[in-house]
Amino acid sequence: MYINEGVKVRRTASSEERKKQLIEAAITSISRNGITGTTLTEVTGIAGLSLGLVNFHFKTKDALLVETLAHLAGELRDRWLETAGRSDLEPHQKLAAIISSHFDGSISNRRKLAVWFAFFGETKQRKSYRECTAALDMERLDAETDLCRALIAQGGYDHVNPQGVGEALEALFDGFWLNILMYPARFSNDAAKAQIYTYLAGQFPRHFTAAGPR
Amino acid sequence: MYINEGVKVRRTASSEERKKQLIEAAITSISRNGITGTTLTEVTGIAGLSLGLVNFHFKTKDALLVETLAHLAGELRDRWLETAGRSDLEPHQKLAAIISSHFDGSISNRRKLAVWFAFFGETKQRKSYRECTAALDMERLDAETDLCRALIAQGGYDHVNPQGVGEALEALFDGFWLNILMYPARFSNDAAKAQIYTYLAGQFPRHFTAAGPR
Amino acid sequence: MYINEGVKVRRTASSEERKKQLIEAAITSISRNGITGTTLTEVTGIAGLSLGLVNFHFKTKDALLVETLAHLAGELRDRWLETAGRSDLEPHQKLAAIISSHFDGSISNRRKLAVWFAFFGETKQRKSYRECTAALDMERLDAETDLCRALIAQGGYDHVNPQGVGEALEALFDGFWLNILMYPARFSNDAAKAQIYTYLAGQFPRHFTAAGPR
Amino acid sequence: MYINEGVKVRRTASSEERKKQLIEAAITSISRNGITGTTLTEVTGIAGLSLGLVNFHFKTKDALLVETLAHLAGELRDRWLETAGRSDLEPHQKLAAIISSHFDGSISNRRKLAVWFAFFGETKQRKSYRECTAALDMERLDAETDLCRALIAQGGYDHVNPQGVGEALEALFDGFWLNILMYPARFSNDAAKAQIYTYLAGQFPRHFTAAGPR
DNA sequence: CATGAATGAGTCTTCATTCAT
DNA sequence: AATGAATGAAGACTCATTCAT
Repeated sequence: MYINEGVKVRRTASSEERKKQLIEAAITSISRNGITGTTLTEVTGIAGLSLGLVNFHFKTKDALLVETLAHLAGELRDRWLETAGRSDLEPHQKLAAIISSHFDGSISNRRKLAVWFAFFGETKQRKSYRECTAALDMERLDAETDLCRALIAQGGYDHVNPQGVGEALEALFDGFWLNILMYPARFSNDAAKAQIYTYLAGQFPRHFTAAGPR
Repeated sequence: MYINEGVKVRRTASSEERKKQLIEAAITSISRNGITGTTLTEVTGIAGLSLGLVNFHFKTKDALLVETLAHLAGELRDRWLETAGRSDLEPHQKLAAIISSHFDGSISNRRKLAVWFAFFGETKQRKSYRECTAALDMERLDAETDLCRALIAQGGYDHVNPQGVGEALEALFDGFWLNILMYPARFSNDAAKAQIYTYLAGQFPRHFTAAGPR
Repeated sequence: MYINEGVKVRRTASSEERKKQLIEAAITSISRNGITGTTLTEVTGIAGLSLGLVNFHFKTKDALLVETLAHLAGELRDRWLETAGRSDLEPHQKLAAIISSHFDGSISNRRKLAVWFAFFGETKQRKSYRECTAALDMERLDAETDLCRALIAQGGYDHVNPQGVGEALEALFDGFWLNILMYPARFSNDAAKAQIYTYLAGQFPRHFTAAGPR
Repeated sequence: MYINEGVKVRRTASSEERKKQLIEAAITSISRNGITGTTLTEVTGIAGLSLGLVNFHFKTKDALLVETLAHLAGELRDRWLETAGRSDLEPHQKLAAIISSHFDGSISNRRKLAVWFAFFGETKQRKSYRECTAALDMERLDAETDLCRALIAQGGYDHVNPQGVGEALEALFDGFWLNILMYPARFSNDAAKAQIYTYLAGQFPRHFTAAGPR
C-alpha cells in the first residue's frame, strides 16, 4: 500500500483500474500539451505511477491514445443512447436528448474537447480515429436521420431532407465544439444548444421552438 | 541554373519565392503526415530543396508552421472579402459569397483542411493559431452578424437573433469542414452549401431558399 | 550483469555512480578535444554508455560541463583544506601545503589542467565558472592573505603587503599551470614549486628558503 | 563607394585592409562569445562585410582564427621589443620594459585577454597556437633569462637562478592576465606590475624596488 | 506486477563552406 | 572582388520502448 493524493491504493491494482487511471491522465495531458506534447513520462507523472507501467498495460503509446479516444467516444455514446434509447419518448424528444448530450458539461468541456480535436488534427491518428469511432459517428448520424424521418412521417414537412438535417446536426455539433474550444469567451454550451434548436425550429416548426422541443 | 523536376530553377531565388515554395511543401506534408509527422527533412524533400534552407528563410520550424497557417488564413480572407467587399451587392448576396468561399474547391479540399485541423488540434499550436487568426475569425463573424442585421432591417424577421445566426454559420463552416475531412464519402462541399442555405432559408425565407440566395 | 571492458557492470547503477563515470569521461574528452570538440557521443563513448544517458542524468550538456568543473574545483579545495585546515601546523607550513596541493600530480596534470583552461577560455562558460568557483577562489585567496598576515604578525616583515602576496601566489599558481599545460618540456610541477618558494623566500626569509618552508 | 560608420570605404579595398578589418571583428566576437560562439556570420556582421568575404580572404575559419592570434602575438612582441631592443638601456630597464608591455592597457584589456585564453582553452587550437606562438614565447623567455644573467653578471646575486626567474616572470604574466580577466574587480594591471616588481626586488634588490627599476 | 535506469533512432538546429550571380 | 542564398554534415536533445532488478 502507498498513499496517492491522500488515498490508500493497493500497490497491485487490477488491470482495469490502472488503465482507467492512465487514460484519465492521458486526457489531462493531451488537453494541456496536445498529442505531441504528451509523453509517457508526463502521463505517468500525472497518474502518480511509474513510467514502465504504460508499456505494461498498453502495448504502445499509440494503443493508449486509441483507448483514450475510445473512452471518450464510448462515454458520448452511452450518454445519448441512455435517453434516445428509451421507448417511452417521442422522436423529437430523442433528438433533443442527442443535442443535450453533446453540450452537457461532463462531455463538452475544454479538457475533453481538446482531446477530440487533437485526434482530428493528426492525420496519422485520424486513421486510428476512424477505425475507432467511424462506426459510432455513423450510428449516431443514422439515428438522427431516422428520427427526422419519423418526424416527417408525422406529416407537414414535405420539403425536408432528413439526411441533410442529420448531416447539418453533426456539423453543428462539431462546429460548436470547436468554437467553444477556441473561443470560450464567445461560444458556450447553452448558446450552442439554443442555435441548434433555432435551426430545428426552422425545419420542424411543429416539433421545435427556438427554446427546445415542444 | 540547374534542373529540378524538369524545371529550370535559379539557384538563388528571391526570399519570397522560396518561402512560398516551402509553405506549399509544408501544406502537403502536414496534410499527409500531420504536424508531428512533418519533419523539416520531409518538407525540404517535397520542395526539392536542402534541409538547411528552412532555418535560413524561417528562423524555426514553428515559424514555418505559423506562416503556413497565416497563408491559409489570408487566402480564405482574401477570397470572401473579394466578393463580400463589393458595394454593388445586396447583403444576402454577400452572405452567400462568404458561404461559397468556404466551400470552394480551392479552399475546402482535404489537403488544406487537414492543415487547419492540425492547428486546431495541437494545444501548443492553438496559441499561435489564435494569435494568428483570432482577429480574422472575429472579423468574419462580425461581418456575418452585420449582414444578418442588414437583412433584419429590411423587415419581416422579428424573432431572428443576428449574432446567433453568425455563430451558427461559423459552426456550420467548421463542422462541415471537419466532416468533409473525416468522411469525404458522405460529406461534400456542395451538400454543405445546400444544408447551410437550407438553414438560412429557415431564418430568412424572403432572402434565401434551400437552393441559395433569391 | 553484462561485461564492459572486462568489468562486470550493473545495468542499473546508482545515479551518483553513473554521474561520476560520466564526469570522468568528460574530463578525458575535454582534455583531448576541448570543450567544443567534446560531444555527448564522445563522452558516452569513452564511458562505454549510451548517448541518451547524459541527458538523463544531467539535464543538458552544459550541466555536465558545470558539474565537471565543480568536481575539479571541489577536489582542489578538499586537497588544500585537508592540510591547511589542521590546527597543529604553523602558518608557513599551511602556506606550503596550499602550494604543494596545487602542484601535486593528482591535481596538476595535463589531463585536468586542460579542463580548467577550457573553462577559462570560453566566455560563455566563464559565467558558469565564476558562479561555480569564484567563491572557492576567493576563499583560498583570503586564506593565503590571512596566513601572510600571521607571518607578518610574528615580526620582522614591515614592508610586506599580505594581500599582494596572496594575489601573486594565485597568479603564480595559474601561470605555472598554464605553462605546464602548454610547454610541458620546459615547465614542471617541481620547478614551479621551487620558483614559488624562491619568491616566498624573498618575502618571508625567516620562514622560507628556496627549498621550501623552514 | 559606400558608407560604413560614417566613413567612405572603397568597395574594393586592398586585401590587407579587409583582412585587418576581419581580424578586429574576430577579436571582438571572440571576446564576446568565445571561439565556439564566434560564427563567420557574426564576424562579418561586426565588420559590416558580407559573409562570403571570410572564405575569400582566409581560406578557412581556422585560418582566420590563427591569424587573429598571430596578430595579437605579433602586437605583443612588437611592443616589448620596441623598448627591450634599444641598445641604450640597461638590462634591468629592459626587463622593466617587458613587464610594462604586458600590462599596458592596449595589450592587457579584457577584450584581448579573452582571446588569448580562448586559444589556451581549446585543445584543438592549442596546436595551432603552439605552432604560431611557441617560438615567440620562447624568444621572450630566453630574452628574460639573458637579461637576468646580465644582472647576475653585474655581481651580488650568487644564488639567483636566471632561468627560474624567467619562468616565474612568464608565469606571473599569464597568471595575472588570467585573474584580471576573471576577477577585474580584484586584479588590475597596476597591481600586477607592483607585485612583479616586488618579486624582482626580492631577487635583484640592487636593481629593483617594489616601485620598479632603480 | 512494478520500477526506473538504459538504449538509440529520429529531429531540430547550427554553421562552415561553396558558388552562381 | 563581392554578395548572400544554398548545401549538408554534425551535434544536442527527446522520448518510446526495453529490461534487469
